[in-house]
Amino acid sequence: MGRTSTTKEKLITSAIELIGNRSYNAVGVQELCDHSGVKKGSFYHFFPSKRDLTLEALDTMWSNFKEQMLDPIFNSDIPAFDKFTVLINKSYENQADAKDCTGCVTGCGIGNLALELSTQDEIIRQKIEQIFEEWAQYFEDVIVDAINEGGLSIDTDPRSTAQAVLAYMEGVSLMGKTFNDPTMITRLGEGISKICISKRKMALEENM
Amino acid sequence: MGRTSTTKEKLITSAIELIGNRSYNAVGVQELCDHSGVKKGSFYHFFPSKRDLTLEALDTMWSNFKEQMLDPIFNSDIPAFDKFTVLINKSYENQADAKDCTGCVTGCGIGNLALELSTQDEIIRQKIEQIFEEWAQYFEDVIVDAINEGGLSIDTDPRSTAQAVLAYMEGVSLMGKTFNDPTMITRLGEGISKICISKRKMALEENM
DNA sequence: TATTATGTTTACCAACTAGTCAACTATAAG
DNA sequence: CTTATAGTTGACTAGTTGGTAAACATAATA
Repeated sequence: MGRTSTTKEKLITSAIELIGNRSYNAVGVQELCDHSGVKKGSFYHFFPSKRDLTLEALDTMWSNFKEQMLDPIFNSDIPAFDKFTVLINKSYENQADAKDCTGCVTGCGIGNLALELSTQDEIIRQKIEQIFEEWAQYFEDVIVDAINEGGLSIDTDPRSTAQAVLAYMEGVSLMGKTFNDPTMITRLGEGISKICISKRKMALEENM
Repeated sequence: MGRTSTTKEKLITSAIELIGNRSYNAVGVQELCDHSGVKKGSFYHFFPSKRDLTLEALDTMWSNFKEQMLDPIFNSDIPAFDKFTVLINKSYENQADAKDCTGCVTGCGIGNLALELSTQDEIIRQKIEQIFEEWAQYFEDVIVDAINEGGLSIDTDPRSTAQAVLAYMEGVSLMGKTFNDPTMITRLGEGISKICISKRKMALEENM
């Protein structure tokens, strides 16, 4: 009963857009409302605080990212190792589009919030930690596949390698944003394959 | 003529500490003043704006980092490849200390500002871009050394490899901060050596 | 010692912040 | 058609924001 509305969704969309392009602390509740065509009273009808909106926006960002990026790639029959390449190329396209549209490489919306808020909001930090854990799981699965297919040495540690790949991708995003240059993502992105190599193989190759 | 004071330095120190532990937008001019024991009027005697203080704080952060971390390691006679390991270990110690002291892994102060402000302040973005360029130069030099000493394949591209190493280190910092776990830095840090391996060697080893 | 550049202090401002609240309105369901 | 419910609105705080201006204090130098 009562009326229905899309106000909540509009606010979440605006949060992803505005906070994604600038930062949590640089975007106020008023601006979020104006951008959504919503009055402040409605904002607080749906969210107890700006922080709670951000928490929901993080959920939406993560499911959008899974839906549009991770699932199509990692649940496909692309050869295990090429999956990273496809992900990098898609990331490049996203950042190139962002630059065309706003003039700026915006980087990873989740990583941006991670660095801005991890020391300031324990709940948000934990939420992002959990997202990163799930994200790394996608990578871990593909690394396990690659090991089973013989493309990766058997003494590769899938979990820590997956975390390393995620760290590297976030680092590449950070560099792309800092240099405001989307091509940095493809150029540095090639390095992912190296991270997956095992230590034993490295030791062996030193004697070549 | 006139009087002398340490007010400017105190403000820069406070900025590094407070903004480093939280973020640019989370720390106000008033708090910066209180923390330095300085009145707001004095703040604006030395800095036209909070942004200008941040610009100077970035300079100080970078020279401190060079003085205390990069120069002692990279101008030493440590074997080329071990230099990265020493840097990682020192970074771990810094972050472990930060966590003991404040309860939080704070990550890389420069990387934090890079993600927060790159899309919002072009001058700050450019300053950090230049810092990253210099930083990568340290890595590039040691990679060239390693190539000459035979520790690294001759077909390694020193510049892009150096950038990749920096991206990875920033990514590792981000993960350490997000998980609020300094040990992440040493665990993931080991991966740096893999990034330096050349593509040709990787191709060769695939046939093992 | 007087001068003067330099640094300090106080009080101030307009704009903005996140958040509140009570009156109001539309509508889905009985 | 009524009513309970859900959503909307605009006016309102109380506190904070970055920044200003002018009076004032101090110490290095000539």
